[in-house]
Amino acid sequence: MTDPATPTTAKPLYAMRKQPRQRRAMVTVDAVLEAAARILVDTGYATASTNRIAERAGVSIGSLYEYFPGKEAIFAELRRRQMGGWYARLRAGPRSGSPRAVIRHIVTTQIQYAANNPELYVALETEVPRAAVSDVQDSIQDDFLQLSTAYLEARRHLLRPKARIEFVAEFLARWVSSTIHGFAMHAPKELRRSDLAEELVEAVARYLLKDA
Amino acid sequence: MTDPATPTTAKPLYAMRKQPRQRRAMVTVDAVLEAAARILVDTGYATASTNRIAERAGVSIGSLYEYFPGKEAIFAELRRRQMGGWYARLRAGPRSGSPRAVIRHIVTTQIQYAANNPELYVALETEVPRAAVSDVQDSIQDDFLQLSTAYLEARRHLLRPKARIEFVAEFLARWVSSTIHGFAMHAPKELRRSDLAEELVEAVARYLLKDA
DNA sequence: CTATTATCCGAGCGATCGCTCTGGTTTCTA
DNA sequence: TAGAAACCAGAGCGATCGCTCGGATAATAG
Repeated sequence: MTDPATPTTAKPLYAMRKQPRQRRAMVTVDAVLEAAARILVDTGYATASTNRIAERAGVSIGSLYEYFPGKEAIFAELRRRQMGGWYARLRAGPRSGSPRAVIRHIVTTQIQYAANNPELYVALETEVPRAAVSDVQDSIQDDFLQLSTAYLEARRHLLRPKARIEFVAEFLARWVSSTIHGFAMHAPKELRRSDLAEELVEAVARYLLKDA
Repeated sequence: MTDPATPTTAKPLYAMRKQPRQRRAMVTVDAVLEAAARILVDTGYATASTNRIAERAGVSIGSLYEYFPGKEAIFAELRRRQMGGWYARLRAGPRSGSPRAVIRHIVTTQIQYAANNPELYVALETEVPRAAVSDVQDSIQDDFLQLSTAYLEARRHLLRPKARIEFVAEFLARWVSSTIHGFAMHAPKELRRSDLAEELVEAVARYLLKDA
């Protein structure tokens, strides 16, 4: 009786079970997400059980499972919302300006995003298991890589001759986020200092561009 | 009966309970660490229960708790050994050579360290809760920061005029590791390519130094 | 050889986990 | 306004968790 198409209902996913249709349901979902975020930064991912999340959200455990198949899905959704908002703003920025302007836009957007809630930002990056979050992350990352590669290739005449575009895009994505990540972790207040942004812009520009 | 000095035996720590004295005990400890590492990369931190680790190590659960107070301590020790070896090699390198030579040493040392077992490297960085690992991490990071700041200040005449040393050291530590991290995750085989190292050296040099 | 210390074993405890299931309440639809 | 659909509640199941403890075995010291 081997199923031909093996419709073994597979196994849990990191997506939501269903979308809330009514207002109150949205409130419930939001409460769950916020409770999860707070528990995450307060006491860590390990302590964020579904029961505790539901309790802290003031929602019954049954309601939680109406919308989420498990705890990982909750954090996946949390991440999805965060990154989604950030990336939308990033893409809405300048696409044809000078390289420096584009770089500055990338840098400042991401800094704002991190400075908005540094603790949550760091916790999401360091404490939530990769698998639960990698789908969102990877797709955005790929998109950004493609975008920046195209941008750079069209402006090759502005780059320093030996720049290897194969690496450049990856470096870009990594450096900006990791630097911000580092400051968010060790010195969140620094994120507000505009000279951090400026220094970061400078660094990237010096790496990429032909002139000084 | 309030204790004056509140010697409430505090609570668990991330250190080992005791050091193995005999050979067989070292074998036991090593087996535990290796099993933990394998489970971590195979199925993730969440599945790495003490029972499973002990079973996979071919060691009884009682023996495990002779040396480790909990699962976090196991991964803390794992990290401690990894980073310790790496940082010892890093510090043993040139201290007075040209900046480029020093930069190259930093880059290649860390790349070797990551390439040695990319999966474990990434898993340790992304899946183990920060608290369990931050003590080792932070102390090494601080030491490196201090070291590189001193180095750079003594060579200020080689740096580009506007370089802000306050940021530079942090950037350095972050960039190198995050870039390697990124490649280890998405393209482990790239780590063997020497031009990755060269590009990374070039990038850092261009950011730091005065000449081209 | 004996006493002492170091090491190892594993049954099993209480607590907590993820999650389901049944049955009620509110909102929407026609 | 009645029936359907969406939503909420929470008791509690089986599984697993971290971890202890008492007692066996092996290495070391005297």
